[in-house]
Amino acid sequence: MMDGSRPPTQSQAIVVNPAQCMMPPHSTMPYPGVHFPPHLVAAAGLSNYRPPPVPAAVASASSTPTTTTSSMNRSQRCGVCRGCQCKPCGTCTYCQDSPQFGGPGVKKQSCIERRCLRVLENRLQRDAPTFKARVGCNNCDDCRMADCQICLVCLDKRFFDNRYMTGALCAKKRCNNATSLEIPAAQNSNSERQMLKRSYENNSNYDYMMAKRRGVEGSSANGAPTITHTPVNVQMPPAMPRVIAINGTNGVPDPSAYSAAHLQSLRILHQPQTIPGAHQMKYAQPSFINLLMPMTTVATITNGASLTEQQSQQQQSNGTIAISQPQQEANNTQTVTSTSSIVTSIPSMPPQFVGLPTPMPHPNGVYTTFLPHADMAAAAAMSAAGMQPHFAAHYPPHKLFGYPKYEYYETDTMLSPQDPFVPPSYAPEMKNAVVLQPL
DNA sequence: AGATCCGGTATG
DNA sequence: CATACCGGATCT
Repeated sequence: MMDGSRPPTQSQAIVVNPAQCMMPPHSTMPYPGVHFPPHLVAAAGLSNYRPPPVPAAVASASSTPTTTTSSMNRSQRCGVCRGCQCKPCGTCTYCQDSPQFGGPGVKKQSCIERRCLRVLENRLQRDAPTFKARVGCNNCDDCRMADCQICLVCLDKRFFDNRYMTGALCAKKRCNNATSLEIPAAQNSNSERQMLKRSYENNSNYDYMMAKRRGVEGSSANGAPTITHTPVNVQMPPAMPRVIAINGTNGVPDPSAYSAAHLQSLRILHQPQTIPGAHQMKYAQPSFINLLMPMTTVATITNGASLTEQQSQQQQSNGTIAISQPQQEANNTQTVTSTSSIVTSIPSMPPQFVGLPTPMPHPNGVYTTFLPHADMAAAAAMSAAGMQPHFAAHYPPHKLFGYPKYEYYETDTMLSPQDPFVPPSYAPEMKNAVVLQPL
């Protein structure tokens, strides 16, 4: 069973509460039948771990996509996404079915919290072309409703920037005036090769990263990486800073909004050298993004984030945060010993803001509408109505401060007193709520 | 042999 | 159309 510990790596030793879904929390196989990529295994000190075969989709990327094998249709878990790294919730219908939790094992599906994003992406690639996508009228009540966040369209929107179903209406909406939407094959990029090419251009896609790890032999004429099975030394991308918004409601920096526990979790998360693959967490857990604040001040939190009053003042005065050595926190099973407590401040940057109010679900059932940055009139109206205005932030595509754009913005409030990376359904208020539907 | 769970099919 | 079921691939 899980012992909650991992071997120390390099300069740091981390003990993570296994109940907080972050890393595969043990020393042999985290979950039987679940497989982790070599870089994760190496980092966790699992030297006797034998990796699974090359995922068919990646392995076949350099060959013609028409090749058919029995394993090609089967999606392999990536092992690094949040879903793969979550433990079974034990409460969903599939957990209850599983013999692991005393069930009969007839449904034979994975926990709803453990859905692999890579498998989801495979499914999108495969199903989007035949999906009965619709475009809403944008005028009816249904269209004005918040997206369900659980249908294929919403999942595409949440995790893949609408890449596969651009323009499609949330499948749960029953707009009477909706028109069918033809999704061109090119847009869906159901060719793995094209996927890889685009990933190569963006330098941020999981498939590309995994392909690169497996060995890239130059590029083909069209720019797509050529994948081979010969291991070569590949220069890994630099550790990505975790960029968080530290602004208060009116753009005033408000680090006190972060509780110690929150910072603790940030500290755990921001260790790409300890958690290889963490930089691939472009798949935000939208449930944790209930607010996107104007990010006129942005800072990276490095190891051992912990704000003091003095740092808070410093940060408010010049837009940077000084971060001290972590302090041991009572009543917390996480401990961090870090040799690094450096502040890396990123210069303030005028953010760009999108104009589309995008409702996002709040785990408590409260929906938040994001206002365009400049729409202060709307914000004032909301304030007058006793509502809290929120603003949506948007960055230039693909790059943020020279780094690939990653979409794990932080919020200025915690949704739950627990570690924010505990799956939403673990939160007390979500006890009886369904967070993700079976795909 | 046993466990996990994807993906196709049956069912209501 | 959503859900349940289950064959079988892929692992230990």
